[in-house]
Amino acid sequence: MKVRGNNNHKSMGGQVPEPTLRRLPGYLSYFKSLKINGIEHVSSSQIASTFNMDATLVTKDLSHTGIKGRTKIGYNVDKLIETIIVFLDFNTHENAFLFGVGNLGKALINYDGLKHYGLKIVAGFDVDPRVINTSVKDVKVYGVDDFRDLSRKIPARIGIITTPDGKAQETADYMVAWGIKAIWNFTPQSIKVPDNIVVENTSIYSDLAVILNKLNK
Amino acid sequence: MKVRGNNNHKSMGGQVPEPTLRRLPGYLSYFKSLKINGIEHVSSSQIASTFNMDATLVTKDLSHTGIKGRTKIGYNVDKLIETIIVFLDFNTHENAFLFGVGNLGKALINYDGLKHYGLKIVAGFDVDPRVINTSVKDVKVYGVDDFRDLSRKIPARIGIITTPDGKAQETADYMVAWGIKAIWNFTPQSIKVPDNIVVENTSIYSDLAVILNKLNK
DNA sequence: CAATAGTTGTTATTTTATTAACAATTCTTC
DNA sequence: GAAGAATTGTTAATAAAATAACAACTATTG
Repeated sequence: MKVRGNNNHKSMGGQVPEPTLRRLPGYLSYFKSLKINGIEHVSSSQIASTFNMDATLVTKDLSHTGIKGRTKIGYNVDKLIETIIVFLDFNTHENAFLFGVGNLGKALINYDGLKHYGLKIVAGFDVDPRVINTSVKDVKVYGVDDFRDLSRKIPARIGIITTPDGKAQETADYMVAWGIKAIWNFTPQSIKVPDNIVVENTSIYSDLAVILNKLNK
Repeated sequence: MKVRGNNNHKSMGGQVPEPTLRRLPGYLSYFKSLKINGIEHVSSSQIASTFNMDATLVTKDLSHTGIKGRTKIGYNVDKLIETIIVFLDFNTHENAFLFGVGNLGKALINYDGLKHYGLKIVAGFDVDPRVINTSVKDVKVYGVDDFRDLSRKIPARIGIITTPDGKAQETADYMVAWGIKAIWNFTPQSIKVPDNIVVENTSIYSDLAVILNKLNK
């Protein structure tokens, strides 16, 4: 007999597959649009057809979050939204520092979305005197040296790297020394950090490679 | 006996696994930095340690591009760079239209990198009269209606969606009607298009979900 | 010039992710 | 209220990707 246990907390053993984690935000966006349109229930086959995937996979993905559907009815949209938001920690406000306030950095700061997805960029850092002491939206930009004081006022566990290529490793080293626990690296450069630091590389070049490959096939 | 054949063209049967495609741009960036530092050869184990992965996987990834290494020496850095660029079609200039000239759209247009990775954004489109007829860098922004004339002057196969959420499907429909063959969707919304159209979704929320999950584990 | 160690590249194994099959449930219709 | 159809959710099978094992090769060293 298998123990199901309560699955309100993902701290329990059961690892969630990364592909599942990656799909959940897409589902969430879809469920929100359903809610706006006044739709109260949705079935796995509907979801699957929207995302061009297998219905069983949807079912499995959703089961990881602990949500229960009803036979012949499907899943409750409100419940889906609430459950996924909590499951992905999108209801928390995790502070983040952003290093490299160029075009991409500014775009991320201006990107309202992040706020509703658990991330709050609380300060920007740069080496360019022309951007230091300016503000992007309500986010102030500091020089690197101001970090010590700032980190005492506003603790942050996440660091975002949007510097030009070539400065990524240097920036990552700073961040780790500062006490940053997770690094979100938007440069194509690979960075080396201690094992206990979480690193996520977001490379639009990877996406581009996939597009060009499919297009020219 | 297995026929190896020449593998100068990926048009031949052998599908390249998507994970491999996604890793290649990262390798490329690393190889470029090696070249700058005057390093002429690199081994799969060095590469693997840089990216925190298994050396065999590196070897396999590189073998897909047709490059040959030398026992006890490794791979020639110049050759690696050249081969991967050609393999990923980063040496071509694929034209792209960008729809939704907001913060993210502007950042992408300003992002010099893309030009060196095979993609050239040739025009922006928007519905906001305040941005129509302006320029971002050397890229002009048009209203949607101007498309017909423009597409005759500058053909493009790739369409980039950086509109606000909720406009993604509508925009995708336009693009397909216009003759766009591949859509790069930066909104979290899923879009439905005919089977012959390539769609790549770039969702930073997926990356965020992975980061938060690892951080809170 | 033989032995050694570092290295590629292939084949086999294991792990992970996806798809298929099916049993259980329950709303709806006749 | 019985029959049928739609749906969940689990278990089994398949497919894909990553890792391990190993054979072949070649610079370097003694």
